[in-house]
Amino acid sequence: DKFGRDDSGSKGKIMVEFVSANPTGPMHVGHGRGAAYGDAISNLLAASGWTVWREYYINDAGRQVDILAISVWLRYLELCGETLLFPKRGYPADYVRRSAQTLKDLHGEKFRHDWNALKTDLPLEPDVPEDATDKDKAAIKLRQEGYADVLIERAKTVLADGYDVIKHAALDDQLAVIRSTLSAFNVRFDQWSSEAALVKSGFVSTALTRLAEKNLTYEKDGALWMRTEAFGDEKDRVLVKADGAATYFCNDLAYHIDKLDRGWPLLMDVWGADHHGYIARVRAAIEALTGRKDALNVQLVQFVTLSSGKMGKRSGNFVTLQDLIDEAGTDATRFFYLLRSHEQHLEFDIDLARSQSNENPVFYVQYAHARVCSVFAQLAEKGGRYDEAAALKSLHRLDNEHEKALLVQLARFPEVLRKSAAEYEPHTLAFYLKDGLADAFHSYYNAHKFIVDDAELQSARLALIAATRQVLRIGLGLLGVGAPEKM
RNA sequence: GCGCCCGUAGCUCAGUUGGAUAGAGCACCCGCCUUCUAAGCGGGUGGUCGCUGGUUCGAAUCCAGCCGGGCGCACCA
Repeated sequence: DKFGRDDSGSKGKIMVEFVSANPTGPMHVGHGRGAAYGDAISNLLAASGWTVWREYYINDAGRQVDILAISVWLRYLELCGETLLFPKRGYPADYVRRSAQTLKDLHGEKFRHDWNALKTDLPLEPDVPEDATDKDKAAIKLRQEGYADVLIERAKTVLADGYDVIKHAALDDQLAVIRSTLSAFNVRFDQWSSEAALVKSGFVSTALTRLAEKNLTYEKDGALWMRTEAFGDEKDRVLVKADGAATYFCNDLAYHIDKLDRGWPLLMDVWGADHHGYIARVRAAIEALTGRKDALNVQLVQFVTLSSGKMGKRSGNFVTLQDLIDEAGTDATRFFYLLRSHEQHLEFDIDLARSQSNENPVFYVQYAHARVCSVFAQLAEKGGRYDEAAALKSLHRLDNEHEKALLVQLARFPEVLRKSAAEYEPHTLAFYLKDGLADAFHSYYNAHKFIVDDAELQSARLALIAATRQVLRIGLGLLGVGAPEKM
């Protein structure tokens, strides 16, 4: 099982943070790509001699969590019989309704308030007219956000302690779904870190003090700023807003400091490509603190669009990662994601991933593994035996074109593994397994028999395909894809 | 306007620290199952590597400028 692994000694310690999807709804196909990538690259780094720690950062402290909380509460009020207009910036989805139902099942009408009384002195929520210009739309959306903020404040006031009960119930529901999906997707984390817990522990304040001691912060316009521009960012960034609230950047930075504090000198963050504008400030901040430019390694995963062979693109539909797993299975889904360079836009053909036919590339690789297993099953059935020690002495009998080709592919594996990890490119391994190893094996399989009369030749050939099976299993395992013995 | 990613066969994509006739899968055409799984194998059709110019003995790969697609440029998260 160790073939190809680099045991030449530890390369060091690295913490990989990935997925970190906001707990305000189910994961979509984009998160799935980050999950497959982050998990695979963690496996690859571990196989290359790194000590790896995998972490999921839960953004459970921001305004969006409040939006989730009031969304659930308002749906709950509806279930209680209140008639109300659901806010446009709220989360209208079914999963919010389910949370609301759970809340009502547990607490009855404990959190019910008369909506008509509640809304009396609320401002009217603005609507976006059809003919509005883009500029107008943006302005109106801002006012809608403002309306949501008023609702949040109102909810906190009338619910008092009940507000946190609702919020945490909603969060727990969403996290449960996320954990369940990731578990089904064969992705494990060493730790789930909560933003809210970090704030509550006082560490954010500690971090701010530390930054101030290094003269990395200053006050301007009532806000607290960090000097990131001096370290390569476009401009300095706000840590604490004029209203006293910490920015997302502030808490996230504190979290990164916490990661460093816990003894992980190298931090890899796997982000969606839409966050690329955020890299410079975090890198600048980390460099300012550590004095090292390379302490933070950000890997961007490009966008995923969905398509189906029949219907073409249908990016309009919200398809969750769970939907995808249910339809195509974990193995096919993971292999699909990893068969593309992560820095390439990915078009995910659902029909293809779902198809249980030769069109689906994951089967090509798995089938090679199953075929080797089948040969050994056949051998046992015929009462034959495979003696590894004897086989190793007969390897000189491997001399035809197909055997040489397969031997070449097997010999490539350690280098492929090394490159795949060093360049942070799991797809290099995926392509090797498919176009290199499985391809060479299938050709060999069709050209020659393995169970033959010549005992020495049989030994040699069995040794060759046993090694192939081994590498297929290791390789697929690193990608988080199963290696079935039968198909 | 500035920044990041991308443009390779009909479709989806490898290949991009410069190196020989540019590769794979799907689709299409022709073959291969009384013998270890045909989810397989063998062969074929198909490409001015977005465009233009430059560097070089040599460019899909490096540089510049365009064209086209995606994503960012908050005291949001």
